[in-house]
Amino acid sequence: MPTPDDAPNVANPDYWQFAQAAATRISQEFPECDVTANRLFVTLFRASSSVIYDFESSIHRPAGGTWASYRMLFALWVAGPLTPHRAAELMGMSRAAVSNLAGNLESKGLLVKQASEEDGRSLILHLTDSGQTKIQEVFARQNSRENDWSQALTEQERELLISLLDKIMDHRTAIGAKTRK
Amino acid sequence: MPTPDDAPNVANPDYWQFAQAAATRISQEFPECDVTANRLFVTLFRASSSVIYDFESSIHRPAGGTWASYRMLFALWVAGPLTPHRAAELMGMSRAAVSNLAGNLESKGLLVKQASEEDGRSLILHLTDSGQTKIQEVFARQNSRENDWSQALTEQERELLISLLDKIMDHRTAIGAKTRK
DNA sequence: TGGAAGTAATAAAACGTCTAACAACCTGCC
DNA sequence: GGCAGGTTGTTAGACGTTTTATTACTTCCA
Repeated sequence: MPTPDDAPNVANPDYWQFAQAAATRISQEFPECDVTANRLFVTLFRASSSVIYDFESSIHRPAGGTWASYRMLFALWVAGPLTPHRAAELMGMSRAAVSNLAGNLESKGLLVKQASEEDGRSLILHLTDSGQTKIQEVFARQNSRENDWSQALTEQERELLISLLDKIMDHRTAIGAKTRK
Repeated sequence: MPTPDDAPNVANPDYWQFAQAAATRISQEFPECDVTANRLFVTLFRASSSVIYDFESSIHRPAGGTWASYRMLFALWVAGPLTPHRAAELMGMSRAAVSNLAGNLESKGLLVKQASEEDGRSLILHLTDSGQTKIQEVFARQNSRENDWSQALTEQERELLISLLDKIMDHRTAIGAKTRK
């Protein structure tokens, strides 16, 4: 007898039902575990990666870029020229990742590395004119897609979601969460 | 004159303040854009990657695994033996990624690939005893860390956050979001 | 019965990320 | 001045992911 369409079939869940199915399954096997916490973070990761996947595949890949390259150009656009070190801090990635990414964007002519005059070890990453144009074009499309997604929520719910996520992040230091660097 | 400690310095934000700084900056340059939507998704991605980074670096790498390997073992533990195709669906990754990941886990003796009897093209992925033991150990630590993070919110807020994320995901089809496969 | 079309897993190439180790450079202290 | 120890960007090696192509098998239909 088939499961009705509106009742998630826990025995055979689809991608999004998986978080709920996992909660059901682990609470049977591991009664003392924190089922809500598990479901919360499974849901957070899946929401985040689903949205990123949509952005990357519908906007950035067709424009010849990637999610990572968008993030780098966006950071430089918003914050102005940055050292690789500072860019890594702002984007939450390792200096090695920035070095790699900056190399790729440089080879596409979207940014240039300029030697620092103050510190012989350091560089400054600048958007080129082409990079500037590119990020403005791509951001317009990205933001329009962000708007599409955000229609799922009321204005009040959007603010609420942001504040809940902020609240989790404010808790980072209290639990000694590992961070890059 | 220095910025007081409790006032985010928008000109020189840290990682977490970046979302707010970006919102301020783009609304100057791009007045017609949807600032809240941008801040919402920047915040979502950063919260998600910060938490994953903590999980991976404090739990999974020290245990000799990765975030991806945890996800695969968890899926097999929760759902039982799966074809690679079905595993890809449940984990939201491509079949190629599953093939690669399963190869690595097989070489560590955590799972085995068994030929399907019904379909000569297909396989079935099974946890080994060693894989079963491993996921139970690692899940206990993962869930404990999930609990630490979730202390940032009240029980009511946790349910609220889950339901807001669910609401966004329910909106996927309405906006024709790209999904894997 | 055969052939066309579809599906399963894998391989290849490109990219992104991490950690660890490196060379170049800076700073501070003797 | 000169050396110790820290910082900066980079490289190497490992892993994960994506898209595209390939090979093997299945299904369907004439």
